Amino acid sequence: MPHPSPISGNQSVRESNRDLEIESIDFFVRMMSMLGMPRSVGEIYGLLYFSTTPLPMDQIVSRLGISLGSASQGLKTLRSLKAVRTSYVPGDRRDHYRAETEFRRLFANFIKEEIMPQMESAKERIERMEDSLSGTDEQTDEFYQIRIEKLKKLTRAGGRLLPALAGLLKF
Amino acid sequence: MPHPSPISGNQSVRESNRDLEIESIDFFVRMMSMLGMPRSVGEIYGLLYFSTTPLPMDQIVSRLGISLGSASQGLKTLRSLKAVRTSYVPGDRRDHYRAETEFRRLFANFIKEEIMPQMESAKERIERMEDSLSGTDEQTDEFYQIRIEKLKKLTRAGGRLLPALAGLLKF
DNA sequence: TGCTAATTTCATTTTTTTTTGAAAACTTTG
DNA sequence: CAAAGTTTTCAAAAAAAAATGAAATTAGCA
Repeated sequence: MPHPSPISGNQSVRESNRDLEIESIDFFVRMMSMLGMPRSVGEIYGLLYFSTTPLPMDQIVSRLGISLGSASQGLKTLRSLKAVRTSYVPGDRRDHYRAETEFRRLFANFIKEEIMPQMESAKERIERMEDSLSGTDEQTDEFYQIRIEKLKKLTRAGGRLLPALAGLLKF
Repeated sequence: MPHPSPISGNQSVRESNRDLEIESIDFFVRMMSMLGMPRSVGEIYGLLYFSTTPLPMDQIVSRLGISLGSASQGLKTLRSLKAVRTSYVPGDRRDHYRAETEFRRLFANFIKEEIMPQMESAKERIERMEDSLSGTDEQTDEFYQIRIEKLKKLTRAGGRLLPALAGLLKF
């Protein structure tokens, strides 16, 4: 028996608490979906978060009952967010995954990778708005100019506040 | 001609700037979709944001080329977020909509209505985690306890920081 | 009050997103 | 360097989300 079957009596007491695991998966599935991440990503992170040992992909697959493809994809996403890291296990050629549990770091990364690029393209779009101001009618142009100014302030505030946010998190 | 046709030559100069409108719609479709809102909601808000006059639903429908159902649904969502308000137009029995352009207020509302409830249920789920701690093995229980503590800190920080965030926005 | 315009609702259709599963591509090691 | 184990990729299937359109409801007005 090379890799023992997952949810079996004795083991669930020794190296995992099934109830906790289920609550955790539930918790992170919701959290992640708030951030626009697919279910499988939340499931994987939730499983790893309360795992006392790093888990190889096939364990993730069997414990969660998801496909290899999903697991591979999900782990790829989590790696890109630095939400999981691989750890070496001697005498085993599979990658083993553990959850990054410092949320401060996770958020910093999420903001940098997912939000900031959007902010950038938002700025470009605002520039294009200014270019397309016809400039014929003063009355309405002023109206548009005010609206555009608000958008600028919004993106400026976002660009400064969001990166600062992760730093504020004291945990 | 009760309600003049939308995108027609002269009008587009007098009471709307088509290019600007299109950029605006594009802008808000992306913004809103970051916040998990459907396309139609972004489109409607984007249209109203640069409209010099409040628009009735059927104008929104014809200008955006979306269905009545979508428009109704989208406006309902925007109303619930206080992102649009209806304004009375004498001699016209249709509701007319204008965009709320104070983003500070919009965010405050979004956080209160969409995020905070999730925070609440997150707290409940964490409580359930504590309950399900088996309590047999000290070693692992401590591990779990630490993880649970991190989650608590996360939700506490979120609960305090997010509402404060809207206040910080100076625009 | 009855008529009509305006809006909402909701079953159905369409579109988009996510998952699956199996083939391809690596990788280690005997 | 081949054979077995591991991971990735990606076309197809399934599931989820959003849009449509028409019937039902509501609201204003004559």
